Amino acid sequence: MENHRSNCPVNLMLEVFGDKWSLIIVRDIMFEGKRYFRELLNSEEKIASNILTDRLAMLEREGIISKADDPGHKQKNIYSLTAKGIDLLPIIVEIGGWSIKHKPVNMKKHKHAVDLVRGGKELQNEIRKELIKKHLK
Amino acid sequence: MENHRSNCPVNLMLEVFGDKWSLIIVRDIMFEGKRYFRELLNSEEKIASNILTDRLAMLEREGIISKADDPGHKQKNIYSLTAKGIDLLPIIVEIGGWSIKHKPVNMKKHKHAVDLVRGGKELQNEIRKELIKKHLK
DNA sequence: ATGACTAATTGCAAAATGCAACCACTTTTT
DNA sequence: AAAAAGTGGTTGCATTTTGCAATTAGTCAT
Repeated sequence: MENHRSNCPVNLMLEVFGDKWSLIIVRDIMFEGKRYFRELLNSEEKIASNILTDRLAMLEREGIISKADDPGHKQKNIYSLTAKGIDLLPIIVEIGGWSIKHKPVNMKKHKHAVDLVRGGKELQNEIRKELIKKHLK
Repeated sequence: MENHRSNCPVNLMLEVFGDKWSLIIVRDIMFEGKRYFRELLNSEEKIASNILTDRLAMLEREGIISKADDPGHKQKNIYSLTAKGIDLLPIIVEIGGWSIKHKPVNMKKHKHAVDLVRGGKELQNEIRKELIKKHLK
């Protein structure tokens, strides 16, 4: 049995994503199509490589992502979302909606986010299906 | 102009809530009806008083909560959610849904969370109205 | 075989967090 | 009126996390 601060839903989520980077990584895999360490390292927010290493291991441990060898490149790892990771989509969409309403979001640069928030549950379900196709199997 | 890591919606939200405590405080104000420093200090997760002081100031600076003198008690401050704070409700509900599905949530102790997730947009709107009544004006 | 690319690792400084004690003031109790 | 309990904090110090730059061992294309 693991040791939790509490078994409140909000707290349990925070124990995994209560930092400045973990959800950024999920965002990049989910919306930017990034699948490799080097790609993730080049996030807009410039994550450091040691933090990226640490968070990828944590997210794998938590069952949010999975890691596999790239077939064509022995040293390359390819990262995928698990079902648990894909289920973060509605949370991220709500976060997007809140930020667009209350924060200085760059609407041109992040038009896809605006579209996703405005697209409602239908668009969200399409994205979800595509993620399942790409990441699960 | 403030200095942001990026103007991505996910990042802007994380710059405020990317820690283990800020959303816990909002949760307690929103769902536990806590309005005073001492009440918030007694969270299930046992936040330290210096962290609470720091986060309350930050949340006020960010316009998520507001602080006012208690009429009947000269030394007491009463904390309220702003509209921006109340707008976090859908995010927290989605977080609740995710945790209930994927994490060892204590369903008995947090039955209200389960109800809220299952209650859909209708119940969520009722709660929203009550929050507006209690916190704004 | 060399030069670029891969996923990290290391070492060190800075910042955030955790913990316990303390504080000045206000309200309640006796 | 004095004592006790409650208020929103502050302070000091140890631990943990993060940020940054340099480095590394293995792999790949030429």
